[in-house]
Amino acid sequence: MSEVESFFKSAFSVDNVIFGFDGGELKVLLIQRGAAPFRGKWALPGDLVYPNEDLDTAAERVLEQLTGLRGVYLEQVRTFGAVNRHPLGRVITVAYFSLIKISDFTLTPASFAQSARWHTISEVGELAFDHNEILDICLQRLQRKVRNAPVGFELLPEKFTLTELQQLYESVLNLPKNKGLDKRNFRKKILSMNVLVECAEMQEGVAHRPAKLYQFDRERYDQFVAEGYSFDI
Amino acid sequence: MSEVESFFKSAFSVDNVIFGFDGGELKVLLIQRGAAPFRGKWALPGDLVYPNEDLDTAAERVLEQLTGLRGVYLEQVRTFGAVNRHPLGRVITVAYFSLIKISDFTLTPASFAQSARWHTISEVGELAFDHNEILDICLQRLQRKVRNAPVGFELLPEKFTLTELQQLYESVLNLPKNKGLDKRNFRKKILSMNVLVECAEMQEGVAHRPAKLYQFDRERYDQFVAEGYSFDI
DNA sequence: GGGCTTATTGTTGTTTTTACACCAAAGCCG
DNA sequence: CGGCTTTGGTGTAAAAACAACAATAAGCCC
Repeated sequence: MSEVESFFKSAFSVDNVIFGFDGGELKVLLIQRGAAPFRGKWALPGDLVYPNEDLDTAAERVLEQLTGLRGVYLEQVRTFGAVNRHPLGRVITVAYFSLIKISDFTLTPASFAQSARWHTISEVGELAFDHNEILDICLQRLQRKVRNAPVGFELLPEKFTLTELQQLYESVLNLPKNKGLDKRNFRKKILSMNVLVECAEMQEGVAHRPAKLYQFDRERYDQFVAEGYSFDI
Repeated sequence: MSEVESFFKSAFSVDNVIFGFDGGELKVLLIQRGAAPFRGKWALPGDLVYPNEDLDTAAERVLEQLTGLRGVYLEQVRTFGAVNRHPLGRVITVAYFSLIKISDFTLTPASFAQSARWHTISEVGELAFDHNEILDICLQRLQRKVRNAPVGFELLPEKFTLTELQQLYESVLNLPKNKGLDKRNFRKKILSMNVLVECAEMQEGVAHRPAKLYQFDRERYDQFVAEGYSFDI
């Protein structure tokens, strides 16, 4: 144990809260620990930061190893450094959250090896380390962020319906379905921002009137930002 | 140098952006470095985190050593960990900002030894390390925070006038004086929140009509928060 | 008392937000 | 094919919030 202790005398890691959206529900990707400590417990994916690696790079690496995805939305949230947060020594961890289009997700060998699985937020049980706290803080951050930056789109497919977008907001903000946000007002508001463009295509394969598909227009958004506009829902 | 290098092989520090408000201006407390690297340059006060010390505790310690103050507003902002941000090795630093009532500030031996001095934000020159970036990010955070949480009061004396409060907002948000915020509307808004109580006393020693003094009522604010209210200016 | 300086207060027009209900379009099923 | 079911799509009116704006009050100083 003393060898382990000395290895861990002073280390830093990153932990990544990977959010996805599927079936109208916000999800988080967890792994099941295969080694002590907390063997068998669910945990946030994370790793020690390499000596020559920037923090953001480490977070991207953790994400890519697990999902195969690069260039997705990633944001540093907070650093957790309580003296005893890691049972084997002093490890401070920098928490990130990332937003992925869950449809792009496929099991990588690493995710298979680590028994990665999506968990609905409300069904997350007791996690390893202080990961419940980290998840909580990251969720709060997402809830704030989704309201004043156009990051919600990162969780949806390229083309989406307004109903899907509304469900996303209701799910992330934990509002009662079709009760928290008024459908007409939501659509008015989001469309009045002029950052969505209507696609030519329609929704297909649904047993009811098909919805129009929309896309987020980042260029136009960037231009509005440059003109002083700020996204706000 | 290799000894220094090995000492610094993997270390973490805290840096503290200490904000104050005086003479209608937002200020930041900087120290002048007495040792290499960046000897003679102005820098944010900071220190390595002790092995048995929580991050917040380290930030509080840095603050107390410099100002003698305890229990002031302190918030973690972000961690900076670029591989080459420190010329002597890998040091990742957790940035905090704190808000102090500048009138409470007195030079401690440590602050004297480190030539601590208040700098008006706009007059801050080139700082050591990546401290300009850190200051910038912390200022942005303060600008956001001051608008949706009652933290502005932390920078003012216990009792203050509404004009002082307005000047604080204009200064923090970098708005043109008496141009950015309409006096009547500002007063209406802040008073309608019902978190300020009028003191019996009035301003004294001014060569004009004395203003009423107000105090922030934290209890009432906490109660409103519990009822779902959210501060917003 | 007159002049100087900052404090204090209300109204109106405009914009934004909220609340609310019905018809449309597709698949399904008989 | 016709009706049923399901979700998509839309407008208006009342209320609230916001923005613009200026005249009087209270103290010091001389």
